[in-house]
Amino acid sequence: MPEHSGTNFPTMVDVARLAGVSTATVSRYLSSPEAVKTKTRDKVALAIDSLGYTPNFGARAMAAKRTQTIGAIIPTMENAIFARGIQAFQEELIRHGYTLLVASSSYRQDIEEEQIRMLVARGADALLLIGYDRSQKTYQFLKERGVPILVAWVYQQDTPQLSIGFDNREAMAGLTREVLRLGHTRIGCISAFTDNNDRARERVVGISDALKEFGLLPENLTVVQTTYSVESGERALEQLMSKSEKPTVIMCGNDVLAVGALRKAKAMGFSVPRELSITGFDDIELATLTEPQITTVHVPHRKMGRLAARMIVDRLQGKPRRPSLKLKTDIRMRGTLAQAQKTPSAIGSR
Amino acid sequence: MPEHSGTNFPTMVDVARLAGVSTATVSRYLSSPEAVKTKTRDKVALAIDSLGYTPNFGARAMAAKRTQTIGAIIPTMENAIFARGIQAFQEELIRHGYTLLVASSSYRQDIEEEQIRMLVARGADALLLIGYDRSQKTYQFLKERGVPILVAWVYQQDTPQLSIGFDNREAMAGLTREVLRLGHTRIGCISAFTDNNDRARERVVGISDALKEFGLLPENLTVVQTTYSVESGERALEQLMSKSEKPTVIMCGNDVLAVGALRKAKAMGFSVPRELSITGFDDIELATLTEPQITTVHVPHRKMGRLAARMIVDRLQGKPRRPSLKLKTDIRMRGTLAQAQKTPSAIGSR
DNA sequence: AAGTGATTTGTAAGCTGTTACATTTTGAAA
DNA sequence: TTTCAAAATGTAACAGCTTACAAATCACTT
Repeated sequence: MPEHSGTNFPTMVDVARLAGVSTATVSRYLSSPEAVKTKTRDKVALAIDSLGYTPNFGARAMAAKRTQTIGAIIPTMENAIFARGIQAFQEELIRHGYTLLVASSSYRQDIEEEQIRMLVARGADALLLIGYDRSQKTYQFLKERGVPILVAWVYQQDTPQLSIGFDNREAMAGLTREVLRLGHTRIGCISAFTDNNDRARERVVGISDALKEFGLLPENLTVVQTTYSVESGERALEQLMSKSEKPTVIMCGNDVLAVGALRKAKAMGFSVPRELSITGFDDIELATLTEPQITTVHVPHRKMGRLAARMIVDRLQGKPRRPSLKLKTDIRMRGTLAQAQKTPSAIGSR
Repeated sequence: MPEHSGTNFPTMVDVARLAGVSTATVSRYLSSPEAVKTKTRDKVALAIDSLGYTPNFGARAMAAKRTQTIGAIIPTMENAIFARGIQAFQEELIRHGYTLLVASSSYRQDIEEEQIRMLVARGADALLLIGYDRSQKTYQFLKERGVPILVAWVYQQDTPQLSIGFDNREAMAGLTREVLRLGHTRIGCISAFTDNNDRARERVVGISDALKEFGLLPENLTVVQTTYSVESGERALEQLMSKSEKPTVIMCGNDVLAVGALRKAKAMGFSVPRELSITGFDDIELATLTEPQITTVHVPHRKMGRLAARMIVDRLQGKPRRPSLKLKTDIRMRGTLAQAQKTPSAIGSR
């Protein structure tokens, strides 16, 4: 014999009736049990249990105006660096009683914007976004709705947004200095597309910075932009190495591209690092699985995810606002970077 | 001068008032614009735009009793095979006007159950789950709530659940046959933990199947269970190869373990595949990036994700129910599998 | 101009929680 | 026993949307 109200599933009213209390008490039991007397608590618990009641999320969101939900939009799930950071982010959020909603934008600004609206409409209490690059309109929208955001994977001074990440430009400049110290003067760079991707852009700029410091000219750097994949890295390398003026080092915007470059370089018969050096960025697992292992910039992705979660939770709980956080990166010298080869062509470039 | 109703953000009432229509019309405009006259449509569009209105998801879900949302729970985002399949799943869902909510269970049944409840409470119209292994209670819950599920990454006949995937057991048996044909008789297996993981379990059983076919005894197979990571693969290999009776082939439950095994084998001075063969499973990109490349079973992850989305959408749109789908896998013969070496110890095993 | 069925729009009743405020209960002190 | 503040509970308004059904409008016919 059915005892629900007209509809499908038990609601709070059913629970309240069965427990012999008001819905307010049930609600209290759910959100702050300590405010309910032990005896009542037991009655309610029993009723919930025997009815198999689950609170309706939509109704709750509507009434309470918060959802204990954090949204995150990453460019893609297929990139290990985001996957890893987000996984850590989620684990930490769960620990604090929050739930994560993940969406991906395929590196497209229009899709990202759509996803932002979607997550806000779903009542996300705050949002984690990757990088600064997005329209003023979007920032405006977020501000109007009063949804706090945390920008991750990047750190720049003097931005209005709270952020956690690292200085892509400085990190890449650091790596480039090492490269230049080893005598390289002609650098090929394989970068991800730089539109709407400040991380990629900053990294390229970082190379230029170091170049300038060493008194080298922009002509010493050739940049190829491409999509994010091993195959793209291969194609880009081929392109760079089929010019008459071959670079002696290929600096890649990330490890995946570096893996592609390395593979193609070997296939084309270049000895790495003797004839050609290669560098990556991110230090994903993959970088230590190649032969030789890839020299790269290490980024603490899991740590970033974990801290990002803490920052957001603190913010939502009204704790004193922490400032943006800059994480340290460091250079992992491995097998793909060596002294520049003194080839005739290298000398000829003077 | 504020023109909203008392509260924060513009609601449908505000839009209706500004456009000079009823809320019902606004609602219609939102969900089936073709049911609204062009002239009205324009008025509403204008009002929405000038107010910056976004529908409140919670209210909508509550009133409509559906959300155009699909939930998915995967063991972890850090595993490339899930990341890839889920990415494709999402892309296809978006194409059909659905949104994906992803959660991860860290391979733990209790967490998965919690996430299922969470997604159902959030009004997921359907769920994508990985593998069959979960409590009867959970299945019962899903059934009571009337939430359709699709089980992915596995295919077994005669299960009540709709599923899409491949036959892990048969696929692994196929690979094992190749191994046995090459004269291997002592097999080491590095498997993921098999509790609550039918994929892992089935793969091990597949090896046994083939062994039997070839008239070999269970003693010819040594299984080590471990977690999912390169390092685990390394440790497991060390363990297997430090016995007096060394296997001549290591069959791994997935490519990540195989990569670890390969790396350790090389580090321990074994020549792969001359002295020791290694196989993987999944055919992730990584498998072709090692030296030598890993012989493995190819699984069409993206295709599986795409088709999964179609199956779910069809189901929700009341199209005739498709049967479960079994996808083909195929063996990728690459560099880590070769003829068994005729060592004295191998002979001694007779 | 009236009649008719199809199209378009409006009315209003839900849907399920939360919470401000009011009321009752409790228990220690007087 | 009475008193009274604190603790526990109840009442009822409200959140923002969808949709069944009713009402109005439209486009033709006759």
